[in-house]
Amino acid sequence: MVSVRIKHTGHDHPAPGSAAVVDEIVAQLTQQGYRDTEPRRLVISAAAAQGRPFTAEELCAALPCVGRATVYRGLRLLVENEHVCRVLLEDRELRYQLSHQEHHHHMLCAICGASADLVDCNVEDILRAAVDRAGFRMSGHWLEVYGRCADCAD
Amino acid sequence: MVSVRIKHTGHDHPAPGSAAVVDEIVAQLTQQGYRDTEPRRLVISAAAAQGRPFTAEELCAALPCVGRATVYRGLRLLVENEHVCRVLLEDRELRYQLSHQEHHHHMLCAICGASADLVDCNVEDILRAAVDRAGFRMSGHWLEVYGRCADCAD
DNA sequence: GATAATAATGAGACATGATGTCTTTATATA
DNA sequence: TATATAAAGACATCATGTCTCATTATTATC
Repeated sequence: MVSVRIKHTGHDHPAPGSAAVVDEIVAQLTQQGYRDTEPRRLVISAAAAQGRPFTAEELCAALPCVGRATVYRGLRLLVENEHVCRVLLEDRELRYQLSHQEHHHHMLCAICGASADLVDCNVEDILRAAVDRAGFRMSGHWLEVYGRCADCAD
Repeated sequence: MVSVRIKHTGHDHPAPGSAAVVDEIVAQLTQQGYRDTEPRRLVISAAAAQGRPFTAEELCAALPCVGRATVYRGLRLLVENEHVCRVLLEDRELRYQLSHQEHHHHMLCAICGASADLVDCNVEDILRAAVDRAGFRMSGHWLEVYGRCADCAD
C-alpha cells in the first residue's frame, strides 16, 4: 500500500517566518556551537517567510543589508543541518525551502511554483529492492516530481 | 514484482565510439533537418568514446580543435533528441552519457564513477499512484540513485 | 557542377551562480 | 571587561553555460 500525506509549504506549521521558527532553528544551531548572530537570524527569518521555493539570489534581494556571501553561507549551513532543503527544478535551477520533515521528496508545480512534500511514500523500498537486485549498494538518491498541483490542474 | 535489467555503460552495444553509432545518430539528426557537419560528428564520436559519464568540459578538452560553444551546442542537441542523457551527481555536478534506451534511471557508483541503467523498474508506477493520490498531476520526474556498484562494494 | 540560401562554427565576451580570501566586526566565555 | 575566535562583508575568482557576430560549410536548386 502506498500512503501519502500532502503538505503545502508555508500553509501549516507555526506561522511562516514567525519568530518561533527562527528561534527554534537558532537554538539548534547554537547547540551545535554556531553563534547566534543578527545576519544569520535575518537569513533564517527571510527563508521562513518565503511562501514557496526560493533561490539564493531572491534571498539576497530580500536582504539588501546582508552580504551576499553571508546569505550563501547561511543557506549552506541551513542545508547542512537539514533546516532547509534544496529543490531542483526541471531546468536545473536550484531553489531552497524550509524543511519540516526528515527525508521526503517534492512535487513541484510548473504553473504556480508551489512545492508539496511527498512523505510516507514507499518508493524508497521499491527502489532499494530493485537496486539491491542489480548488485548495487544504494547509499542515497535524488528524486523530484514535476507536474501540476491540484489548484493548477485544468 | 520488480524487474531489473542492468547494463554497464559501454560494455555492450556496438563498439563504443564506433562509426556505426555516430552514423546512426547523425542519420536521425539529418532526418530532423539538422546538418551533417564535421564538428558535430566529432562531438558525437567523442561522447560515444567515453566509457563513463563525462562532463561538458571533459568533452571540450578531448576535442581541442572544436570550439567550446560547438561542443555545448552539440551536447544540448543530443540531449534534446535523447541520444545523450544527463546524469546528476550527488555534488550536483552535471555529466552526460550516451543513452541506449528510452526512459530509464541511473545508479551511480561513488567509487569508480560507473553508471548502470535501471530499466523496467516499476518505481514509476508507484510514484505516479502516490502523486495522483495527492491531487498532483505528474508530468515528469528526475531520479538518480547513488551508491556502490557490485565491483566496488567491499 | 556552380550558385544561392542558410545553418552551423569559432572566438571570445558575457551572464550567472557560487566559492575563496582577506580584513574587520561581533559574539561568547573566562 | 578582556580576549579568543567565529562570523560578517567586500571583493576577487572560478565554473558553467549562453550569446553575439563575422565567417565558413552544407544543402537544395538550377
